[in-house]
Formats: sequence, C-alpha cells, structure tokens
Amino acid sequence: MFPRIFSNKGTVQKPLALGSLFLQYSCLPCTVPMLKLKKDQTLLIANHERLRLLSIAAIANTQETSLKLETQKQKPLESHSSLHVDPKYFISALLNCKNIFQIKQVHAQVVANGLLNNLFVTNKVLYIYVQHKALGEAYAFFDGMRERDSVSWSVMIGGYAECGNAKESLVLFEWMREEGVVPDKINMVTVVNACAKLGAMHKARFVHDYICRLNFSFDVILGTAMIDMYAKCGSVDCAREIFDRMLEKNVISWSAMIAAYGYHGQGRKALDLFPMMLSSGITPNRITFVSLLYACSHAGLIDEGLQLFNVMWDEYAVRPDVKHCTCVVDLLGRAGRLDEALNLIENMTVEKDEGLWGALLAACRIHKKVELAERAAKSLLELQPQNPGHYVLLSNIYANAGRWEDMAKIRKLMTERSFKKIPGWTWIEVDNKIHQFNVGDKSHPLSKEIYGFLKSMSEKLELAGYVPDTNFVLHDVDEEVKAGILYTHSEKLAIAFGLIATPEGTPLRITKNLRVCGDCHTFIKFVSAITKRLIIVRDANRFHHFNKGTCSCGDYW
DNA sequence: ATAGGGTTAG
Repeated sequence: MFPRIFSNKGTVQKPLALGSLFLQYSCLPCTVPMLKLKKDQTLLIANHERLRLLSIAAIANTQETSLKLETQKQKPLESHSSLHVDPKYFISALLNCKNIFQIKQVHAQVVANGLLNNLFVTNKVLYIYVQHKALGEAYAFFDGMRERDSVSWSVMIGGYAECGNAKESLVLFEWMREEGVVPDKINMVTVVNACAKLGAMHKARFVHDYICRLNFSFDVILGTAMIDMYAKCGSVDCAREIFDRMLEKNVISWSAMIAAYGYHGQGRKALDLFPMMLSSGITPNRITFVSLLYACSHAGLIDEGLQLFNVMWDEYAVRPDVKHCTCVVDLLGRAGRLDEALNLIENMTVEKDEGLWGALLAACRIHKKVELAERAAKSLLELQPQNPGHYVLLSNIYANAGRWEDMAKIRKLMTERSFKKIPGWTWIEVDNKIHQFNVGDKSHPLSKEIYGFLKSMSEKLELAGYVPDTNFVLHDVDEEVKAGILYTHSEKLAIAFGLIATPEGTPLRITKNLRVCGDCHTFIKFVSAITKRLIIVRDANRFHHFNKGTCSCGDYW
C-alpha cells in the first residue's frame, strides 16, 4: 500500500504553511501533523500502526529532500487481518477527498487494509463516490460489496435520483426488495424523493400504499417528502391531504406546500397558507419567500407579491437575494412593467445571475421590447455563452420584430459555436408503463397510428383556429416544412399516443424534460377543448393544467 | 459498543 501513497515521485508536497506544522500529502487527502525529521531520514513504519503513524509522521526537511518511508518486512496484510487500523482514519480521509482520483486512492487503502467487511467504511466510500456524482464508480463498488444494508441502498437510490436518474433509482428500489432487504423509513424517504423527481403518479400511489403497509407514520421528513412527491406528480390536492394529516410540520413542510401551489398556478392558496404558517409559530426562511413570490408571479398576483417583497426584510428578517429579485422581475415583467423591473435590477446590491436576466428577457419577448431584450440577452450571453436557450430566445425576439438580419447573425453565431442542443423528450404513463418520445420519434410500436392520428387531429385543430407558430422552429427551412417539424415535437407525440391508448375522458399526465414549446402549448389548449380531456403537463419549470381550451398558467410560464 | 443514509428552491 505504501508505494501507492508515495509513488508520487516519492516526495511529499511542500508544506502549505511553514508555521502551521501541517502539510498535505499529495495523494492522501487528509492533513497530517508535521514532525521534524532529519534530512533524508527514513521512517520505519510498522504495518499495524502505519495509518496511525502516518498521521503523526512527518518531515521538516527542506523542500528538495524526499521523504523516504518503508514498511518493516512483515507478513503481508490479509483482508481478515486481526491487525487493527482504526476506521476513522479512512472516514476522515474520505471526507477530505477533493476529486475522484483521491477517492480512488483511499478506496485502494480500504481494500488493502481489509476493511471491505466494515459497512461503516464501505458505505462511506459509496457515499463519497455518489457525492462526487461518480455513479459509474459508485455502482461498480456497490455491485462488488459483499454485504449491503439499508444504508447502502439509501445511498444508491438517493444518489441516482440526485443525479437525475430517478427511473434507475426506482429500479434499484425494486432490486432491494428482491434481495429481501426490508426498507426502513429513510429508505422510503429516498424512494419518495425519486418518485417526485420522476413525476410518475402510479409510482407515487404505489409507494404511498407501500409505506402504509409498512405502518410507517408520516413524520416531518417523510410527510414533507410525500407532499413534494404528490405535488410533483401532478396532484396538488393529494399533497394537501398529506399536509393536513401531518401532526408536526416545520418550515420545510410549509414551504413545500406553498411551492406546490405555486407551480400549479394556485397562487391564492399559496398566499393563504402564509398567515396560517405564522400563527402556528413557524418562522419563514429564504426558501419560503422564494416559494411565495414564485407563486405570486405565476398567478399574476402582482400587488401581493410586491407587498411581500417589501416587507420580507423589515418584518421577517429575510434579506432579499437574487432569487427573490428574479421572482419580482418576473412578476413585474408579466404585467408589462418593464421599467420598474429594470429599475429593480439596476438598484440591486446582490450579484446578478443568469436567471435574473433570463426573467427580464422572457418578459421582453412577451411585450416585444426589442431594445431592452438585446440588453438583457447581452448580459445573459456574457454570463453563459454556452447556453443555447439564450440564443434561441434572442433569435425569437428578432424574428417577432421582423429584424431578420439580426436574427441571421444570432443563428450564425449559434452554428459557429456549434452547440449541443439538449434533446427534448416527453413521457406519458399508460397502463402503469412509461412511454417516452423524442422529437420525431418513430420507435414506438404504435408509431404509424400516432402520426396518422396527429395528422387528422391537426386538420381538426386548424379548422378550429389553431395556427402553427413556426417561430419555435429554428431550422432554416420554409414555413411548410417548419410546420411539419412542429408536428413531430415530443409533447405532441406523447399526447397523441395518450389519446389513442386511453378511454375517452381519461385525464392525460405528461412530463417534459424542457420547458414546453410555445406552439405545443397552444396546440394542447386546442386538444383539451376538442377532445374534452384534462391534460396535465409537467415541464422543467412548472405544471400546466389544460382544460376546455385554457391553461392554468394563463399563457405565462 | 458505536458510527451512517433522509425533507422545501435553484
């Protein structure tokens, strides 16, 4: 094992601060105390003590001098060695890891010291891999673990969900049950969280059922996770039921419920919760105010939002940060009060981020303020030159203003910088199965029927007054082709499939990974009217409830 | 003997 630690040219990094008596070994990510050694002195380290010694071992040699360390010639260390090395050294090394390379180093030490049978240590290795988003390494390690307990499973399930792999995370949960591991409450919190991320209602109901069968009570954390799950699966009412049944609620539970009403467009209900929260003795925090302001902006509650923004610091000691300002810019922008929005931005003392300029830009697009949009877009492109979405927005603004030359410039810029456009996908649950569609997808078994259905549906819609909005197509092709491309958007494919595969009157729930496209939004409004279906769409930002030709977002999202 | 994995926004 030592060659590993000291293989880095056999040297130790120079002391970080001479006076501090601490230095950091280049490969061992923990700080060890320094001790004076003579120049070129060799330290003999006994095997069974080596880690402990390492932490007191040290050098005070000049920076050019190598530190030589040798292990005593002893019997090789076996994995079931009775020689005891305190696991806490490994734990602290793991916690200090700054990158994957360092984790692998410590991981190797864990193996070399026969600690693979110590779940406390192995779970920590797993946890650190996951925290560094190294799912490949984490999985490989997990797969090779001799023994796993509920903590190992929590780490994996939580890690996969956190990294955006909620579907895989739920598969892991299946495996856990197949292995006969009985989930504890914390396991269920991670599973509930994965369901929330996935937004799959049938999974949510199953998990809820499962929790009831295990007789787990809804404590603050589990209950809050369930609120979030139901809300993000499209049912704010189920979320509220859980909320009302919870005996103990903290600021997180209240904020989760307020946020839920917010992204479902029910701003008034979100606001109504606030005084209830105060009177039950809960102090609002930053996130509570983000949720409240967000709810106001998405429901057009302008005066209420401004009022909250004005008193949050004086009355509740929550200092407005850039996120709060963004909500207010959004709020003012929606109302067309762009001068006030700009004024707020210019007088802000906190650092401006891309979300803030993005909110202003979106408002400029709606109210066709080309000059201000240019200014916002410029700031945005300075902050995030690699985000294709910003170019798309600015390009659309020029298109709407008929400034074709400027639009061409932006598109040229996009081509030159050769962006990877994030591919859009949409999925829908039918018969407890998730069907996913990409743009122009033809892989579904019912693909032929779907496209046929879309064609006849579009004729009906156009008779009803629907006009494809080709501003949302960026390819340089003629209008008719553009309209064709629009019809292959993943949202439309998923909805067409849902309409074919479910009985009349069944509500459709679909989830899209990006913000729903403007043309699709109009399209779905018409579909909801003509087919008399409730269509609930979760996009990257919020929920849209389409019913009888209108959307709960009020066309602002 | 004991340790550890869990909730809101972005």
